Amino acid sequence: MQTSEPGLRERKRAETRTKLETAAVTIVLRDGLEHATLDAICEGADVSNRTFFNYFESKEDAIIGANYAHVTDEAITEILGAREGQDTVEAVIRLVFGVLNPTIEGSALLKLRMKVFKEYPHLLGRIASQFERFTQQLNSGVQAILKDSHRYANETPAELEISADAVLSLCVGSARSAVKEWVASGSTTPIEEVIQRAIGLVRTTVERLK
Amino acid sequence: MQTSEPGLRERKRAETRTKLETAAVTIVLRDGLEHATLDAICEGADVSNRTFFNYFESKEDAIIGANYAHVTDEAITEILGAREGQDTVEAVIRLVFGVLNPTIEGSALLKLRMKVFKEYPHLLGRIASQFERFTQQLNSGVQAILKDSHRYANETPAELEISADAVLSLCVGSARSAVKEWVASGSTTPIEEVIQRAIGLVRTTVERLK
DNA sequence: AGAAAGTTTGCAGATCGTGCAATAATTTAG
DNA sequence: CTAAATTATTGCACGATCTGCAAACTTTCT
Repeated sequence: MQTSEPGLRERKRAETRTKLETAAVTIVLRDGLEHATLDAICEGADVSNRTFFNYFESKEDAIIGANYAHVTDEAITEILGAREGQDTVEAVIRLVFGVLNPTIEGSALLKLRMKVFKEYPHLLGRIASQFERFTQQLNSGVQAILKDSHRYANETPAELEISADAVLSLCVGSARSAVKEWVASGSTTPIEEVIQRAIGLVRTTVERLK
Repeated sequence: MQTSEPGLRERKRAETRTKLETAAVTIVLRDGLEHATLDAICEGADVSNRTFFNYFESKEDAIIGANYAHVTDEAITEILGAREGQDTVEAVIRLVFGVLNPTIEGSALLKLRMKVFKEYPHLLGRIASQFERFTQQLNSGVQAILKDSHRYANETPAELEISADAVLSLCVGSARSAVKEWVASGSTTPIEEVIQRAIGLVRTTVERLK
């Protein structure tokens, strides 16, 4: 029946999650990545070691704020549904940012996390590899987008999957670059500008390689 | 003084490496990926647990046959030097396969390893994330290639790095797709065809997104 | 209030990976 | 050929991540 009440249980859960992410990021910034052990994070969040894994699949997930719960089939369907006026490139980029957003936008955590990315750039790469977990879902989404284009009309299902893969890797790479730039410049501009930058990157790449 | 003699020491080293890779792949195929523990692999190769890490940085490296020793600045320079007549796309793809080749070509191991990839497709994804380790070197290589094109002539160094990143991710993604296809079809055709397929993939992607 | 459902926690244990120092094998020099 | 130098192997101790399980606890529902 989908009430609007969050309920005590859910509120506590969200709070614990935030406490864990905050502790993780804080410790990384204060003591360095190598000192951000599981024990340290859990102690900082005042939560048992075991509980941590009720919230995250790995230590790194807490640091980079990976939130797979947000990437549902419904969420993807919604993004796919709201693309009147978008061409292929824009639609795919917005799909990609649909996965990325929970990590790069948010509360006070955002600024801290961006400092972490600035200090440990390889973690940005880890975000990209998060996409491997949703490869199948994202690929399907891209396929749906490509089907709107007459240029992909004659492809077999197998070809379409491959094509979607290629398009997706270009867009994920460009998105990562755009986010990297954004982080380097202090992550002050609104996210929409990052999205536009990513779209622009894809376009110039396509333009120049042609 | 660069003699052609391999020497007993080097021969033994190569042999041990092969034994480890063979054991890893064999056990995965025989018992399943989850049973291919470090202990099992080392026992299969008749080598101490500790010695394993004189050869590989991680367990997975042995399974997928990651060989970073082959990716040297000299090797990259050589690839970059031998590209008369190649356009941007072909040059970058060949650069990418320069990193990939040690994993997908080789001895009797190849067939076994391809069976592994067929059975555990996510490991193919892990290959792609190998590229993160060489991001800097590969990015520089791609920059060198892009500089040959007048279309990238007016970019600042920072822009060039970003552009190289975008091109690289498209090419890595296409290469992975081509290899995936190749694995799925039994990996019988020569590698040069896989390379051509990857080049073709990049070209049609660029063509269609324009 | 009491039953049902979900959450936290401790504990035991598998597994990966590293540093160190001793031992053994190979290569090199005298 | 022998002794010294270089390099490889090994065992051991250790820290760290992550999982399964069952008991205790909290929130929710009736």
